[in-house]
Amino acid sequence: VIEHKQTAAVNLISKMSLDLSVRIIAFAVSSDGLDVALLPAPETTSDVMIPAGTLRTGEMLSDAAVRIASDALSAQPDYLEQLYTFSIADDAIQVVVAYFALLSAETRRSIERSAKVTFIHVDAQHGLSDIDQGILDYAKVRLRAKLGYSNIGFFLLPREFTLSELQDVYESVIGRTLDKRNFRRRILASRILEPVGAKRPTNHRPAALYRFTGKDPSTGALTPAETDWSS
Amino acid sequence: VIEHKQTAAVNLISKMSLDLSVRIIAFAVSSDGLDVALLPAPETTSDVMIPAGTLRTGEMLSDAAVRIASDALSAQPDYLEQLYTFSIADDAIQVVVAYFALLSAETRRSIERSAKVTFIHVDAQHGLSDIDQGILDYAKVRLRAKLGYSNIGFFLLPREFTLSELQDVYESVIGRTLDKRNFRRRILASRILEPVGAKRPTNHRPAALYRFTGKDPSTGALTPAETDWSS
DNA sequence: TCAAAAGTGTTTGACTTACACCCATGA
DNA sequence: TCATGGGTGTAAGTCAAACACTTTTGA
Repeated sequence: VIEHKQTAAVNLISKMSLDLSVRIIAFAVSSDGLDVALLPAPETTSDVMIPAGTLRTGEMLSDAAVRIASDALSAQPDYLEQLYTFSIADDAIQVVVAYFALLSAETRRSIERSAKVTFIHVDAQHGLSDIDQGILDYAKVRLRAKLGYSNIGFFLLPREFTLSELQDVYESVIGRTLDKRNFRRRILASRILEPVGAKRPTNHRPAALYRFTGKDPSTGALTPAETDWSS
Repeated sequence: VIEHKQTAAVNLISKMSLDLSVRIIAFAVSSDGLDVALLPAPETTSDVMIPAGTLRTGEMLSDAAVRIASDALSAQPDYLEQLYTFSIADDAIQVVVAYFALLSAETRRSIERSAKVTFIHVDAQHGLSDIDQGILDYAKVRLRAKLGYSNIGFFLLPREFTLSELQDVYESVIGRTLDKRNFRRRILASRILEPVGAKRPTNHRPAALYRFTGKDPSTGALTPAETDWSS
């Protein structure tokens, strides 16, 4: 309806062999670093695959991503963002719109109970197909970059967390240790955390718990508004 | 070939009405700011449109973007990067992979001679369709953000340029004036410019010319490698 | 000699980094 | 009382911002 004549004409040809899939790279943290959620692959070419699906008629890409992620993981991701659109030149046209998802500690636990998903360390050899591996590599780069200028790190934690847990997430993702005092000073100065009165019980000195103030990852408009442009 | 069984099955349905277009938002600078290259629209719904096209069989998205840009502009853009993939929920599935392009001063001049393109100030009322306007708005945001952490600004200039011209580009894009001394200090300190011996002749004090050292926009791996994953 | 843009340094405040010890708790 | 992680401050260096005048040229 908004489409233009010249492109519409050519579509009749290209449409015939066009194959569009949506894939979800879902990250979660574990005690020993950053993991990615994968499914057993039904193919012989690889043992494991990135959760995938296709767009339905009348469905927006962002809605499809939520649906496919929820189906594969039996849980809604805590954060979801479009990553990149890949293409594979072949006799058919294959286009992959990749999304990356972040899973909080609670979400991860719930997934591990119910779903057939396996969490694998991001730097392990996964036995992924070449394209899946390429998507994963790029998702890692973007996640790391994004931790630097936004607060998406919070989406990998439980709703209430200690500063040390937050620091662990940062260190997992960027792969480098950080100075405790500087880290705490910067985080607290940014006023994006609020203390919840409680302390987490431990077998050593208990840590104060914090909560992320306002569900805004202050992603700074790096994703468009996702308006529904239905005609 | 790399595709998985469960998604392949669903594709038979969705493929029927899937319509994928590639659109190019091409920016160039003029004396009074930042312009975008648009084509006259063949439709009644809008007077003007973003150059668009479709993927060909066996063609990668990035190749299609170059081809579509070159066709529409009768010139290769100096920089081209994937922007975002939009979708329109409708009875048909419409997906738009948007790219943004930068045109150097030379390229812009050559386009203005040959092509039927019109350059319009980015903030003008263009008479674009809603989705095209949305894409343009997002492209502006991204271009501005990107000037902050990369050097793509150089792609909007002639090969040899003065520091004042470079500063004008920055000011056009971010829409704010900058301090001359601070600007020059920062740019020169970053060692991405090299002086070419010449000076530009003017009717006032002539300015030293510089050239961008090494065609690396130091985009910092914010775009994946674009490997050819043909199976 | 005038107009017009080119070119040039210093000071200030803010932020980043490096660095080491005491504290509270449960076992 | 001991082991374990929680919590705290300061000094040095680096970086960004504000700010105004002199220089070179062609007309």
